[in-house]
Order: sequence, then C-alpha cells, then structure tokens
Amino acid sequence: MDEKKISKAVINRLPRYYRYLGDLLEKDVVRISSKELSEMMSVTASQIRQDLNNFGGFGQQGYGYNVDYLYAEIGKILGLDKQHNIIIIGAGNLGQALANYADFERRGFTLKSLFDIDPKLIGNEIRGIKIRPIDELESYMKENYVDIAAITVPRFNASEIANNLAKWGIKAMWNFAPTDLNLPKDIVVENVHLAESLLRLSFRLSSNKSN
Amino acid sequence: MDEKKISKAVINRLPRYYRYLGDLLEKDVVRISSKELSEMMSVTASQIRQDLNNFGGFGQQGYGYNVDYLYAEIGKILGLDKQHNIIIIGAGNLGQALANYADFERRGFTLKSLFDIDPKLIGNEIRGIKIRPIDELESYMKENYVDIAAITVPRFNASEIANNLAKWGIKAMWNFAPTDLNLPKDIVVENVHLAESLLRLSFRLSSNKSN
DNA sequence: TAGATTGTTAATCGATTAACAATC
DNA sequence: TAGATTGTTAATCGATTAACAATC
Repeated sequence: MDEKKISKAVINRLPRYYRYLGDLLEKDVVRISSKELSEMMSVTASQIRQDLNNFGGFGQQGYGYNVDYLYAEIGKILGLDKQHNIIIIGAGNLGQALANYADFERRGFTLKSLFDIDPKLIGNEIRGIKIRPIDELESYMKENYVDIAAITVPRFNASEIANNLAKWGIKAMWNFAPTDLNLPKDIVVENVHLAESLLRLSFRLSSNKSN
Repeated sequence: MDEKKISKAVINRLPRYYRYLGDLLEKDVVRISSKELSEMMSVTASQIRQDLNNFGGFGQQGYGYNVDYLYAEIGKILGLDKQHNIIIIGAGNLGQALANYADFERRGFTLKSLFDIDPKLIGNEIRGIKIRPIDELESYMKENYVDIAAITVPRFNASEIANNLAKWGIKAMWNFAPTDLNLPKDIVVENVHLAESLLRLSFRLSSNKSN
C-alpha cells in the first residue's frame, strides 16, 4: 500500500539519475553528494534529494550517497530487478533497429519475437529471433508470456493491433506509431512520438534569436 | 521582439495539437471548439485556450476555431513554413530507419546525406541518398547548408561529433545517443533517449497495482 | 437579438527551490 | 567533537483550472 503518488516529473527524471549513476559506477566513483551530482546533471541538489526521498532515504548525513547502492536501489524502483519479455509488432526499419539494440537485453528486457504482415520479412531472423506472421500473434500470446509489445506499425494499423493485444493480455505497450492509443487504463502505454520530437526541435530552432 | 517566454510544457503540447488538427482536416472538419477538441485529446478546454493564446487569438467567440486556419497557424509557429536540411550521422539501423521515414520530407525536412565510419556502409544509398565517410563531414558542412543533424552514433562517439558539428556551424541536433551533449546554448538539442523511455515504461509497469 | 464560445483574469494546485534542524 | 550533508519543512514559483466579461 505504497500510496504516496509519484509525480510524472519525478518518474521522468529517474532514468536520467540511473544513467548518471551508471556512468559514475563505470568510473569507479564510490560516493557522491547531491551537490556534486546536481552540478554534473545541471539540476538543483534540492531537487535530487526531494526526488529520491519519494522512495526512501538512500543517503547518509555528512557523507552523501553510495553510488553502487543508490544505483541498485533506483534500478529496483525502475523494475529492473524483474525480467521482461518483449515482442515487436512491425519488423520494418524501426522495428529492426529496436531488435538490434542489444543493450536492452542487458537490463532484463528479452526480445522474444517480431511480427509482420509482409511475406518478404516473415521467416527472416534478427539476432536469431524469428519474424512471424501477424496472424500468429493471437496464438503466440496465448502460448507465451509477454508483458511488453513495441508497436512499430504504420499509423492506421496501430489501434486495431493495440486493442487486440490488450484483449490478449498484454501489460504494456511501447508505442512508436504517431497516434494515441486508447486503451483500458490498467494497460501502460509509453509513447515515443518521433515526429512530435522533430517538431519541437523545429519550433526551438525557429524561435532561436541567434540564427 | 516577441519576448513572452513560452513555457516548455506548452511547446511540448503544440505538436500534439498539430497532429489532432491534421487528423480533423483529413476528415474535412471545418470548425472545432476548444471544448470538443479537449474531449478528443483528454485535456481541459481551458488549457487549449491558454496555450493557443500564447501566440495570439486564433479563434472567434461564439464559433470556435477554423481547423484549416488553426492548423496552418500552428504549422507556422512550429517553423514548418521553412525548409530544413538534415543530415544523419550514423547509418546503422536507427539512422537508416530515420532515413526511410519519408514522412519528414512532407513537413519540409529534406534529408541531404548520411555519414558513417563503416566502409561496408559507405557508398550505399538510401532512398537515393548516399552514405558518405565521416571524414568528409567537415568539408561537406563547409560546402552545403545544413541546419539539423540527427546523431545516431554509439554513445562514446557522440560528444566528439557533436562538438565538431557545433564548430562547423550546425544549428540543431536531434540526439539519439544515450548521453547528454554539452554544447553552446545557441545550439538547439532535442534528445530522444529510447533507453530512458523504456525505463519509464518499466517503472510504470512495476508500480501498476493491477498486475 | 440570443446563444455560444472565445480571450483573459483570478483562484487553485502542484512542483521546485531554499533553508535548516537532524545526524552521521 | 567539528564539518559535512542529508532529510524534510516552509517559501516561492509556475502551471493548470475555473470563471466570466467580451464579442462574434
């Protein structure tokens, strides 16, 4: 019953803390204060302490934070102590790019299969993982445990596939299709809208006095 | 001298308004009220009106907003009335996926070239656009006008390339490398940190009571 | 004109920053 | 013990929502 609701802003920052702590760990840094970390990350020390204290006191007065310990704790908060099974729907360029991004495996995200509608792709393998016909998605979902589906299909196919996946028991979708999926709210949807990202860049470029 | 500073939150929402208005336009919807739009988008009507009024009064009392007009105006705000030249640094899976995403062209973003260090890739073409050796980047930048560089190289090469691009006059970077680029602040950096996005999904999945 | 809906001001809410007592 | 730095409360700041007069 951990009922303290974590704000969206805090959740957004957590992975970035995790990344910086991982970098420090690689450099064998043992301890770090909120002040030092805040300077590295260009945020306030106050914010770091507030953010972390949403989840408990990981530091020690007069000392700071143990990098190794804090990294592990944030990892747990992010659910990286659990194993996740992913499938990718849409084995086009983007789907294949994700499939090849082996770094995810390191964090406990195992790619189990890809699905596509294109006969030219079906049967091919990426890193030894087979591309299956989308018709087999339903039976696959019934016979295998999958928690996350990455949606890298064209915009017009996305909602139907998403609705089906929801029906077949998916827990979360990583949506790359440029549309908002409308799903039962117990299903987690994390959107990556690349087109919107480029438009933000464009806006900032346009409103940049210095050019 | 348009000195009313636009908040980050507003900028983030603008491309989504633009997408919804584009969808309405496709469906030949002529007018829409902030109330109707707010219901479609699951936001408050108040927020829509506040956001738009950062840029001027685009609506009409008693009527609402003309979809066509509002779409065009937001397009201008986003800088889509201007032509942009993009290069992609790193022609791996992700770089190629972006290069193939022809939809960007439609919005005035023209892909001019890709660059890579891998001899196996150099000389290949994607949609008729050549992959050049990274050694030629400096001379290319001097001989061509490029405003945006998409960075899809591995983490360890990213900062050096980014610093060079900055030196050679790039205006904006669309950064896909899992690191924070540290650049002069007149250079726009728009980050797409896929790994962080997946960790956010993971967090929300873990803290989801309903599973 | 009456009805509808904007543009905008005021009120509320939430997030960030500052400050400092607690404590290692 | 003295110095450093956390955890946490209080103050500030900014963003969202509500309300309504202006006006089409």
